[in-house]
Amino acid sequence: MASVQSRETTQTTTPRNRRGERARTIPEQIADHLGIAILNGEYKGGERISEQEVARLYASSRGPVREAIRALEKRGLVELFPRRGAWVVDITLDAIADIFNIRAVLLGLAARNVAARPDAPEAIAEMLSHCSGLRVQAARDDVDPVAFALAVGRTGGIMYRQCATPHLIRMLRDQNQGSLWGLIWRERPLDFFTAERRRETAQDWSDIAQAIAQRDGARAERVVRKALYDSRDGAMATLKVLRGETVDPAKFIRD
Amino acid sequence: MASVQSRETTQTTTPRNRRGERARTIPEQIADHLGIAILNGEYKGGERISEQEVARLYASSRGPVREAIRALEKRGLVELFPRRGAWVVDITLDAIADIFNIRAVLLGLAARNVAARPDAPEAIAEMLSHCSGLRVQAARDDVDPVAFALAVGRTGGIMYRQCATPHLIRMLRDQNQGSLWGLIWRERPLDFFTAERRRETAQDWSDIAQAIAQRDGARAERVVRKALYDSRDGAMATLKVLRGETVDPAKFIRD
DNA sequence: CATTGTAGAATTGTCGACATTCGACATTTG
DNA sequence: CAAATGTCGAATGTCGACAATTCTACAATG
Repeated sequence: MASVQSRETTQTTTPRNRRGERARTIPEQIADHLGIAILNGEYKGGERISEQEVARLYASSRGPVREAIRALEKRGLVELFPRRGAWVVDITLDAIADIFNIRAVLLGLAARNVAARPDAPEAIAEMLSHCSGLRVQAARDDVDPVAFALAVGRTGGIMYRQCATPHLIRMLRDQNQGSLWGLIWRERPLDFFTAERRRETAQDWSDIAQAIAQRDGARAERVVRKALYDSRDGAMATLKVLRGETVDPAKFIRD
Repeated sequence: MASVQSRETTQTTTPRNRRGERARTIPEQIADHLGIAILNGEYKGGERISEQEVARLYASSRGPVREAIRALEKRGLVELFPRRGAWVVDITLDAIADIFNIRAVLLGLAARNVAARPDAPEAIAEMLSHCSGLRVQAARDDVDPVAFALAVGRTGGIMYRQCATPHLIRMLRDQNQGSLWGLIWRERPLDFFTAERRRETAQDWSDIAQAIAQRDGARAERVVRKALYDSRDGAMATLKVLRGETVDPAKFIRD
């Protein structure tokens, strides 16, 4: 189990991590694998994570595991107490709703920043093309929700990578890979099950692209938020059925 | 130099880290000290940080230093490249403006969440009382900008600690201590130099508290953003004089 | 002259061992 | 009997050493 590429499997073809392209380090692999395990519920909320046990599990030592656990804390999946260890946070429906709300305001700010930049014509062109692709996908009735979610994510990525605010880009990118948001969005979509929702979302993103093209930052932000809030509500409805929990109505922010 | 409490200075009075209160670990101390050094410009942007050198400097070993450097990456002060090391990011005026903008949307979301919670009467009372204190301070003409900034920060803290979204609270708290925002706000205020700005800010926060008391989340968010944008512009004006740089006009988002 | 290839040096990644701390349980004391 | 104290086991924190990679300089070649 736990197929992390160990040290001694030194292949003749080196992993080709050329300048700039981040190599896939062992702590990263452990963090990803452990993170998905947490998100899959293999570790219950409140459970303690032992460094030694994880090290044994991945045939590694405690050093890389420590680093991986620190990374999971950064992603918000475990809580760390000095000299006491790491505990798995429990993923409530409220927390998931919060993630959507946070994503909404951050992505909204990114949209605003892109709209305020006069020097991003090729990004706008790329967005518009992606959005028409999105609409084409949405027009069909037999689209895989996972694939559609990925396409939507890519569209957002094209946008926020152009916002010229490194901090914000980093936050959004970190959220994408490995955190709660990443799982919700990529590995287990909770929305886009109906053709109507897919059409609606495709239309939203087209509106966003258009608003950016017209330099209307306020409108772009508004539509981004609306799109995310809609997805949040779709996800909440799904989860409510799946898990039978109730959600704090205060989380359902609008406009 | 670098007065980090080393391991061998085992005092007879143990640091009394009782249950829940986080102890001050050595990596944390190193990260804080190094972070402030970076923010003070003792490390130039683009400069490489050597683990061994830092370990020597703090009379520690490379393990804790590695952890400290990872923490600095989380705070956005260094950039990490696997197997290549850590580089200091350069702190441009654009980046500082970005931090204000990000803070504005996150704090705005927190305000909204507080306003949406019906069960926070004592927090609202505390906020209102703090805000009247703020107005009293602002009424005087000889207030220390640093003290005023701290008071404003406390008011915001009272608010967002009540927003009942752990992820958001964590993000805002982390930002407060040690990151770029923390320094800007606490150690080297860049706004609140004029009595007018202080009065304006005190009024803004009173408005925010009132909007929350009236459950008007949208208005609370609007005023939070306005307050932060005003501070951003004040800070930018100060920094433009101090450093003689220009700022990307696209950063000056409004409303 | 520019480019490529190759050593050597420096740095990061990993590992096992030891020191220290925390929590649980047993014991003692009022 | 309750509360405080002492002891013990297990986990985290720290350290030094080794392995692997990357960087730098320099030489060889077209």
